[in-house]
Amino acid sequence: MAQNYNPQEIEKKWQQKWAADHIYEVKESSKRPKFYALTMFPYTSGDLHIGHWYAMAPSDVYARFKRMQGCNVLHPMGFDAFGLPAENAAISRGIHPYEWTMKNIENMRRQLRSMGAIYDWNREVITCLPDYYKWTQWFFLKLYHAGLAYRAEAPVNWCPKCQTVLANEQVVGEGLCERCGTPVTKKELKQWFFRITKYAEKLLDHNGLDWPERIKVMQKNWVGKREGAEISFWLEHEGVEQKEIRVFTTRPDTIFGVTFFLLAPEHPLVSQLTTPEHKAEVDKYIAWCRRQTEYERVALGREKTGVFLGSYVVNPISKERVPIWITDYVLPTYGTGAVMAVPAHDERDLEFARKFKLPVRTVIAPPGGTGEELAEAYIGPGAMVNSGEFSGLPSEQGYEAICALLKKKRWGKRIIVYRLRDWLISRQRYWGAPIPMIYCDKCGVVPVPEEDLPVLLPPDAEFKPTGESPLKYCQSFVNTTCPKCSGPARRETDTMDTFMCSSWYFLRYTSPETKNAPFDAAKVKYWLPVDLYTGGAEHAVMHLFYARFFTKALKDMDLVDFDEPFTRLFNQGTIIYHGDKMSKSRGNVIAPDEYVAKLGADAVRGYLMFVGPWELGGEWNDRGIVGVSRWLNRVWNLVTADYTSRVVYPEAEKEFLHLTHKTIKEVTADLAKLRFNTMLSSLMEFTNYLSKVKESGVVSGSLWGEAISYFLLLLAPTAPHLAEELWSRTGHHYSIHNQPWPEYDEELAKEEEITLVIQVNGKLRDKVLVPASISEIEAKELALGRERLKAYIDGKQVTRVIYIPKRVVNIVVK
RNA sequence: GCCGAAGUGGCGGAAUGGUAGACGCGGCAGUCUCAAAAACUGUUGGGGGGCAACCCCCGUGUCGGUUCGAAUCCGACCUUCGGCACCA
Repeated sequence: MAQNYNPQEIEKKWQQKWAADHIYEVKESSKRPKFYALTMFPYTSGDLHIGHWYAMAPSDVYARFKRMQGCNVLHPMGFDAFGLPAENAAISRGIHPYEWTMKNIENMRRQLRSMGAIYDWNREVITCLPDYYKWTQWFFLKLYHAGLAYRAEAPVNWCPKCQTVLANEQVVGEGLCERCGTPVTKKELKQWFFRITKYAEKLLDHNGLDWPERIKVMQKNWVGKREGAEISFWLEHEGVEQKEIRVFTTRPDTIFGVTFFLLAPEHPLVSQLTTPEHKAEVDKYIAWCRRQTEYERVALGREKTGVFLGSYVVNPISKERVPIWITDYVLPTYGTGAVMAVPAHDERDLEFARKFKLPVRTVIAPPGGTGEELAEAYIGPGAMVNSGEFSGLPSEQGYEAICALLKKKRWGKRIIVYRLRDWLISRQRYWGAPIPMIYCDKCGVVPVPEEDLPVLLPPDAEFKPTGESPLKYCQSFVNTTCPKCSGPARRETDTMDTFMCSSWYFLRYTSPETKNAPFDAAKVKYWLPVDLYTGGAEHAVMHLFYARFFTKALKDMDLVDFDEPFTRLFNQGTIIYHGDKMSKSRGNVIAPDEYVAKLGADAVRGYLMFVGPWELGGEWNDRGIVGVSRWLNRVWNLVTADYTSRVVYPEAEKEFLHLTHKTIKEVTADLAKLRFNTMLSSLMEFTNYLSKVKESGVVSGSLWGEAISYFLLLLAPTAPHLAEELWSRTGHHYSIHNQPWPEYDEELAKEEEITLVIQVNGKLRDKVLVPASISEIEAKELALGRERLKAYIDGKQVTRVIYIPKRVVNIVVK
């Protein structure tokens, strides 16, 4: 044994050599099939913790596996660098967000290099640099010109004491400002939106996508498609210009059960519909609602509140006159902000009716019941009752009949509504890409011409919280000239949501050097869509949804030729520490660095894969990490020490070959399924077996050498440094990472002998080693003839004998 | 509340209708050593029996069901984690 395993030394050595030789540089070659393996890029919060490595190391292993399997693999890395934490760090430490971010990136890059991944650093993407955000702005303009961007008033979280806009995550507890504890209110601001709702139907379609079912379900719920009818109720209140008010309902068949009518407190007709004698009470209620934080308002299980406006609407079908109330459980943003209340068949409406002593009328009888005296709201289908000419119809037919009547009389129509709202991208923040828009008193809203991009973020802005967009106070930024009339004009001072930056970064990786376009179209055509995208499930609806929207919009603009960015999605589990997800903001991070320094990157990579199934994650502990480290040590000793063949047995060689090929088969299958933990078990088992063979010397030296080569190839994705070192020490040509993945021989991998389990009434009573080719008849005969079974069978009647090929004979006795 | 995932030795986990506990950690015993560490070897779910090779019983959150056979499938419940949440 020439030398002990010294991971620090060999890891550094090979990382330097790989970098110097550019072995992981990726070219668009046409000979090998392309494979785009993408890991969600990290946010530049400081340094990488174990949670990051958990996301990145196994995906690197997979990318390396595909590379050895003959694919031209793109496995890039970059940084999501704009966002609130940089600004917060800047405020609390007096350091510029740019400096803070770039320093973090430097550190993270160093940590990533120490992992020994195949990232091609020539393709690195950093979203906060002008050569990147120039194109983020360019996409904004594209969407604007395509009619997908518009400006509208929208509420923001507002702290009246700090005089500042707060992000949702800065609102803590029961709607309090995280800085000063003041209750947060809402403030209306004119902001930019993307018309993502235009794509609602397309975004519901996940056809052809190999994604986890639960992520698809989450996205479907996010879109929240509901079919129903829009119905106009008649207004007969004096002084109201509008003669109708529209509601959305999913249950037009319950229309005869409407006993009152509800509006959101924010509904535009509320003040007109309030009679003078109710005005004081209504105003008081609306003021109270406004004081309610979003948090309180949506909290479930709270008592229903509301007030009567003093006016009425008429049900167009039953012609019944019902009172109008306002309540905070009707949301202004969903449907029409108005609800026809059917207390007998809606739980919330029933609660409201009971609280305010409003009538309840059953109009759908549950199967087998009369429908009278319901203890709780009945929301299922049934026979219509108390419903005029429709009584007696099954509710499904009633639904159709009422819709037909509404259409005929023009009192309403079938519609589809979505829960999905347009994507608000304005942020009243400094550390983001400026929205490339100009406001001119003469010409109005004018987009920045493409040739004037990027709109640079001024380095000298006062980015501390001032009450509005920090850029507003930067005169050199705000004051500009109108691109149309050249007169004085003002720039938009809001910046873009960082989800905008991450909605197209996977395109930039293909060609980050491109100067005159966001990407090289030919290279995008070659690499996209992403073949495997891995990351945390917390991005199920926001990032993944926005990136899909972006891609579909780009397709419609003929900028790309595909409409789904990520063909296969895999979510690794979350690393928990002290009962919480590991994250910088929660202050419970464990750095990989000290483990790397002590045991080497290969051991840390291996351990993260070994702790359990990748999709499960789990509580972090380092109890088992020495196990992986010891195993790598054993591998080192096994391979570096000389092998001496003593007495060669053909039977032993046969078994040796069989186990070698069986291992190749298992490791290959596990990797393909991203089952890293069991892959490592197979490798460890094989190592244990090799140790035994080595001691006995029962196989020839050439066979031994061949098996060691195979083993090192199988080890290469997991422990790239160790495998490279041992590859070189066993006299092979550099580099192991350019070798093809080993193929197994199906015949050799096959089991020749199997353990046949013999059961009596399902209980294990005997085992016997038999040839794998045993027939059913032979197996049954063998089982029945076993001496050991006599005690269980004799004197009893055998009623059945069940044979499961290659596994079990079960003798059923009475 | 709804949706989804999970619950197996002292611990991480393996087995997805057919030998429960692979692999690893930890423990115990041993080898080496003046000693310790490291390394290596053996052993390790619980209970009972046998001088012994071994043998028997129990055991996968709880209760029930389906099946020749259930950790695995079905039903109810409990617990933990993730997501959504008054959506008319």
